[in-house]
Amino acid sequence: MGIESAGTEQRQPVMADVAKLAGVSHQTVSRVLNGAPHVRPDTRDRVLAAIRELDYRPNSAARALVTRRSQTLGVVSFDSTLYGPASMLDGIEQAARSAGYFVSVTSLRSLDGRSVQEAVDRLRDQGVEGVVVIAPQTSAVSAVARLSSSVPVVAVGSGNQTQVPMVSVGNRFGAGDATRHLLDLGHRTVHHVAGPANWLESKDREEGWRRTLEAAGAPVPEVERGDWSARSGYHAGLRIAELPDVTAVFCANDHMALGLLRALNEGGRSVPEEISVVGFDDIPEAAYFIPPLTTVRQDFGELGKRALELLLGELEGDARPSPRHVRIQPELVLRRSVAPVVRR
Amino acid sequence: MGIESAGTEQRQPVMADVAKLAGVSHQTVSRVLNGAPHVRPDTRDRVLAAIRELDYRPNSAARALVTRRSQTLGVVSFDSTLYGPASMLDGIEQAARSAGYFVSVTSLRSLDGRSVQEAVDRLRDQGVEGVVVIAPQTSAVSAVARLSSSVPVVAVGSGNQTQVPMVSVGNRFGAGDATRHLLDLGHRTVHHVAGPANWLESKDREEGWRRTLEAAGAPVPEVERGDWSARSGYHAGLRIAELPDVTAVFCANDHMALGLLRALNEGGRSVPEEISVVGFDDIPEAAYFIPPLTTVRQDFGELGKRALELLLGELEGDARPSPRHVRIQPELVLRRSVAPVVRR
DNA sequence: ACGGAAATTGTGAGCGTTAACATTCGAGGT
DNA sequence: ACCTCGAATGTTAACGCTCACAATTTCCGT
Repeated sequence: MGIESAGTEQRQPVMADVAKLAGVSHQTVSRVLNGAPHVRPDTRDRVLAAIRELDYRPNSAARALVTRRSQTLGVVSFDSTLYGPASMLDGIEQAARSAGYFVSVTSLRSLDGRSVQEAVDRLRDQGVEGVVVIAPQTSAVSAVARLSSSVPVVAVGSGNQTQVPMVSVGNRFGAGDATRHLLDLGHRTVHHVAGPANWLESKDREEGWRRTLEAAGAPVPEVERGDWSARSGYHAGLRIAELPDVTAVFCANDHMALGLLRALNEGGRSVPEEISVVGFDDIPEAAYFIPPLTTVRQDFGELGKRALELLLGELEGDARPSPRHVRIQPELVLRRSVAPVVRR
Repeated sequence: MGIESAGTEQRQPVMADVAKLAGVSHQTVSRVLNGAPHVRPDTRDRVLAAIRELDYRPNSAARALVTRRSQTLGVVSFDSTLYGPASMLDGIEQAARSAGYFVSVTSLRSLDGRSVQEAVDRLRDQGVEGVVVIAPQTSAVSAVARLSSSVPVVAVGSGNQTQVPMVSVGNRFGAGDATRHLLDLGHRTVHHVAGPANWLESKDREEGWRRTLEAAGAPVPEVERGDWSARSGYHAGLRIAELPDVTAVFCANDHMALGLLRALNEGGRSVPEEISVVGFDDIPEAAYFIPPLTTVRQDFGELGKRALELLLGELEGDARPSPRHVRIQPELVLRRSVAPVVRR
């Protein structure tokens, strides 16, 4: 009560109302709204004034109906609670907004083919002009690949699918870099705490690690597998702390590295003096772990932005030559969790 | 090439096409689509078959135009890269989806009045039926309060605004709880690392802390102020580590607590033996800090969900009696970063 | 002052749905 | 067999906008 609109509950003004007030045709109103040429300045001003006076807002549904463009893009993401997806989503949204698009989000709990298909269908039924799928899991990527959709879809992930335009991170490269750095410091080999087996990120990082060890002729220890969470890293760490000859561990992400550090700390294994640890992602907190974590930085925001640019290319570019695959290379960030091995 | 649709680039089928194929009027198609009564079962089946055969999809813009409902809700959030906003967003999206709504997101960089107003306007111009504003800053809340908007808006934050329906967390309560717990353990007083001054969360947590100290007759030390980041917590920690008589610190969030722990560790002050530390939020990683962090848990996902329910109430409930303010109480989670003080 | 092109404005027809009302069909009662 | 009434279906008119084209003006050069 009080502020509530009091009886003046007229219907929203429409273009015709503006036209009448400005003394022009509705088409002229449409013209000034869309910045069409051939409108005399004073006419334009009159229309603009009428618009302001009535506080007129164009009806987007009507516009979408006739133009067949919704100004909306869809994003299907997986657990956008995680830092990576959340940041990508953020990057996508920023880029979309500055390109004049709205973003409609669907965050999946499970990333099997059916869910992805369903989500994309739902989005397309709503009328989105294109979709970005944040598809980190193997199943999702193949689902996207065989997506029978009439709207353009791009994926952001790490695979090598060529069916679908995609932006990906050089996970193998980054993991190799990290591993090599540890070997160069004199470590005989490097242990690995991997992510879930069905994530492409996991697979690629593990492969980068493995190949680097093999190339260096280093033994390849058994992999510990986590689920990205600090909790799983902790449990992996408990197991690793049991092994007597570990001097270096590469974790597939920073959160697991956090758990690992905790487990090593509890096990009385000092980092980096006894054991060096490297993570992946460079989340903002990584620099404040105990000790500060050496990790492989990837810029999720940039990733999202690039994905959106790719989608816009598909969308607006009638010309085909827009690149179908963008790759972003991560970068090793050195901090105190890594040290040269001391030969005993 | 290959999978691409080959020449069969007919226009999308519309309701009339389905009607013709099924041998009924378009209105009957509309009826089965909307589950209207008085459709003979075999007619319905025929229509359904036609729909399937043509792979017909209703045009949402046309529907929105005539029904004046877009099935879409808007969310304006602040830096959805942070754990809190991201989780709320996630909760909102889940709840919205299961209620049959789409979610259109706008993530702001700055939360001044103008930005919020702009974001809400943009969303409403797009035709959203309601908006959730994740408005943690003072400026945002007042902006929301004086939002001249024709769409229902609910806020999720921590203020006591009554203008706008809102769901909030008992920040004062949680902070008080944490502080009292420390006092009960024998600490003479509790230091505080606060969040940014213009955030309501900061204000409320600080106030909860201060009042509890005052009520206990404990001295109120000067506040250290951070910006929620681990980095700022670290710097606050460096300063605190200088103070000789600190035995307990309450951080306004877990990330700053992480930085604080690092600084104390570097300064050779052991936690919890010399100094007890409590955080706020209970992010998933908090249990894996060194040492595991005692903190005040708030369920962001639930928060988002409740906000959405509130919005739906505003939206669909023609009855006014839907509550205008939902409050969620956080809960103290005890972990090893806290210990009784040892009298010297 | 006149023809014609360019600039400016208006008119009418959809876009694909749903809402409102009209029509037809079929069964039961007398 | 006739009338009534509800069930089932069809018809027509919006919804608010843009597009295509028509109509009107204006501005030049000659």
